[in-house]
Amino acid sequence: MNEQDAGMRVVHLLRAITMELDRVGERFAARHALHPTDVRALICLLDAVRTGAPATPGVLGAHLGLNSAGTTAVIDRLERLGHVRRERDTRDRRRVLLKVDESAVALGWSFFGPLINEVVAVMSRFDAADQATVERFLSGVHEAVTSRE
Amino acid sequence: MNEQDAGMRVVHLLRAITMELDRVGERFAARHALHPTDVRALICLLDAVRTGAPATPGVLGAHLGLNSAGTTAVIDRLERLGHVRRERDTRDRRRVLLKVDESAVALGWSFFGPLINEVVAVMSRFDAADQATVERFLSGVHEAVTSRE
DNA sequence: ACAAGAATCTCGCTGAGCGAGATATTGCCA
DNA sequence: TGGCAATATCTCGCTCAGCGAGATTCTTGT
Repeated sequence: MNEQDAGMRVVHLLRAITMELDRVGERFAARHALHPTDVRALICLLDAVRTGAPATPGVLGAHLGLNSAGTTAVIDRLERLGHVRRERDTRDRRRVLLKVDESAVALGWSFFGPLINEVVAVMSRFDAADQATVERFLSGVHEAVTSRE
Repeated sequence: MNEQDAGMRVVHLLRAITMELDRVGERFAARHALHPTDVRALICLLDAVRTGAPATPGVLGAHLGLNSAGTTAVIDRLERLGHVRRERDTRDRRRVLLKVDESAVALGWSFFGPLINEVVAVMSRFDAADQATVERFLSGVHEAVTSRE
């Protein structure tokens, strides 16, 4: 049980959690007549709302790894469902600003709420110092994985 | 900074890591002329090899959430690339056993190797007790997320 | 034997996402 | 100021992953 083994086991755990969260997202998508990509788009848009960053098709498409045609299609679907609406930017009239509807925020919470509750429940089994350890570890993994080519 | 907040931050970290690992998988897929689904299939097949469980189209399709037609298509693609081959089960001749080729195992390692290294590197910044804490936490999350409807 | 059921495959179709190019707008620079 | 390259978004036509329905092959209980 050396540290190499622990790394291995943790990788497998992270992978298993990742796959399971993907499945949760897919089930959520199916239950709300959304595609997995639409869920990812919704999450991205809600992040933009949280951080106050302006959401545009260009930013969204870059985040999702779609080209402009695919991005237009995603936004069309979300707009048809009433989750976002397009508004021309008055400053730069080439750009379109994506306004997120209240229904999308509610939808987001119905997705994340239960997950947050479960993770809070698991966290509550640890004392403050261990919670901090977990957070530092996940931050480290996040940075490591984000800064890959 | 109460425990609710910590849970929230950890959920966001897990989500961010999940999304980033998805992107890693997608980049890996693109670089090897695979579809994201094919990568998931490959991982599932390698798991079967590791655990010694027999891999069949039925099991694979169930894991991937595909119907039988889609499953056949995935296996066709992997077989065309030489990563698996079909073999009739001699015991139950309705079944097909999926034999994983050496090239697929190598491919799997080229995917997981770097990830394992990075996680091991992050883990090495923690002492044994904290590593155990991380592992316990991830196990808890895994269980919680797995046992959802 | 034969019917019911199980595992896999075939066929035709829908639709997500791509490449290429059209359109509208801005900003740089002579 | 006028023209041109760059930027943001959208349209069109196509490919192919995955679906539903049903065909095929084999097993098992009676």
